[in-house]
Amino acid sequence: MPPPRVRFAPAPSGWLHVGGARTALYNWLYARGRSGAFVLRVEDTDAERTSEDALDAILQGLRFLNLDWDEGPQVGGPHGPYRQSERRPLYASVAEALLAAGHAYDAYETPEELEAQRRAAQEAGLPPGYQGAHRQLTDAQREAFMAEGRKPVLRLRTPDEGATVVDDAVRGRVEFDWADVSDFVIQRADGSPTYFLANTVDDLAMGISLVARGDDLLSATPRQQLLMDLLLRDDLLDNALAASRYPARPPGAAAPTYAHLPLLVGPDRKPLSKRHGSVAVDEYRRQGFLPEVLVNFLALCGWSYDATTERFTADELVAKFSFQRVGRNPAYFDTDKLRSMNGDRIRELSDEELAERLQPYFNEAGLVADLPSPDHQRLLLGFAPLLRERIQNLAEAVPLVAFAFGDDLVHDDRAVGKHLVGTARDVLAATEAALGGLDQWTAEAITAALDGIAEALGLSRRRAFQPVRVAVTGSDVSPPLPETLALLEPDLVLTRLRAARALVGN
RNA sequence: GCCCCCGUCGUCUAGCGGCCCAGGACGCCGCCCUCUCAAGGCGGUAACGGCGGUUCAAAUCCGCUCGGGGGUACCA
Repeated sequence: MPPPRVRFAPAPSGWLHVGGARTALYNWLYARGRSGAFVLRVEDTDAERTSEDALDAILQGLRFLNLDWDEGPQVGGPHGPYRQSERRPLYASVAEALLAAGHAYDAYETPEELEAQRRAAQEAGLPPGYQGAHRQLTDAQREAFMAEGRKPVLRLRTPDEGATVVDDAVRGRVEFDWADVSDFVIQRADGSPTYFLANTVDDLAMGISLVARGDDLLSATPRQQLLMDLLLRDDLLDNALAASRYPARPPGAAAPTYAHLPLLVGPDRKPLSKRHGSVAVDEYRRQGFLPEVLVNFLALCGWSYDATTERFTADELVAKFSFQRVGRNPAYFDTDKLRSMNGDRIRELSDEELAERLQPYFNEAGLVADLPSPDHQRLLLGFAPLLRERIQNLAEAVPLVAFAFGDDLVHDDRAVGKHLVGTARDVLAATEAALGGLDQWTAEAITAALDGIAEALGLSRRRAFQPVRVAVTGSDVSPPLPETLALLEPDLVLTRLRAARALVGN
């Protein structure tokens, strides 16, 4: 068996969303686990819905997840070009060959006429598919249509009877009656190829051995398999490839097998889409989800290894992944679980790793520079162990310790109203005095000082700590107070304690 | 309408005839720890859509039914 060739074939019409990422991941895992090739092909035949920005976003998303491709945009490869917009002549010549061989025919109905026919069929309780009215036009009829200014589409003839089988790696054996599959369009009136033609031709031409894609394409498979049979028969495709200067198929290539993946759905059980909130991989990146966690979680959206294991490194996934263990029921993209896994992973990071991963998020928030100052680096590293237990994603760290990254402090009104009252005035004064007299600026020394104040004033730790917390951090929620104060400049702490006394109400 | 797919705790799932009065994880609830918030520890809640078969025995096999989804496009 030659090494497998799989592909991810996105249409660049938006960001990489998590469903697409999951499909890409499964293909990538399969290829990497079997020394195969992972091909990235851009399906940009529909100029209307395609943009260069969208393509960049998709490539970036894949890079973020560390899903590298062996052939495709930016890396090239022996079976390119890998953008369908650069393969138009191939589709045209294949379409022509199909027409010449009698497998396809031109049909002249306008979209409006077809729409009307569909509606009529529906109302009469008949199947809405194309009935094949133009299957056997005479030359005279064709000329008459042309004279009306009509441009034909090309339709592929499907068998009128019998059945066909899709042997799916995750669904098993699925049977379809040809009677339910009407003649379908492979080339539009403007000469452009439809998905069925371009996608099928390329999977064959690029020697793809397994197609793993969304379940929504399962019912398209009989049509594509039929097309493949026709293209392979009588070397139709190989001749077209040769005639139009595109690379020949890899030696020994055959038609691919299929694996249809369960869809990712939203809370309403409908396929995941924008209206379900965050669906773009980049959204999750911005929120501070780690790529290795996203990969781990995405792998679990439809696949499982056993009853209990759910933490996997990318290498482990590569070693363990198989389509046999891909489930058949749609998976809900559960962000609570994702958050939990992300938090677990964050807790595994060393101080240095965490500080390094945190830096871009503080940079994006305008708190630290691209190249952080030594002071800021020291702060990030110092806060890392305090933050680690408190965040589920990296972006959450920013509001928690923003107070440390500048002289200005914004007080939370609610916290001020709750904690800077009554005995707080005494607490702040005593704390300022005690901390000002400290000769060791360490968490231990600060703890001792604060405890001493609580005792002297006859207050609980809580009553003694909270006013100080609000005074210095602006909020009544922060990392542990003594450790936090120890990271700040003593002068800054004292200044804030003094300033806060003016805020104390009754 | 017709065709196809799917149906186990709220969620993701394990289960491929007896090991299951169904296991794990997330969530949720309670308790412990505690300077806030977390993290952590301990405990708990909760599911085989329904009905008929087959079988000594069914979450597991079969039929029907109900529910969800996809397709039936000159979208992919």
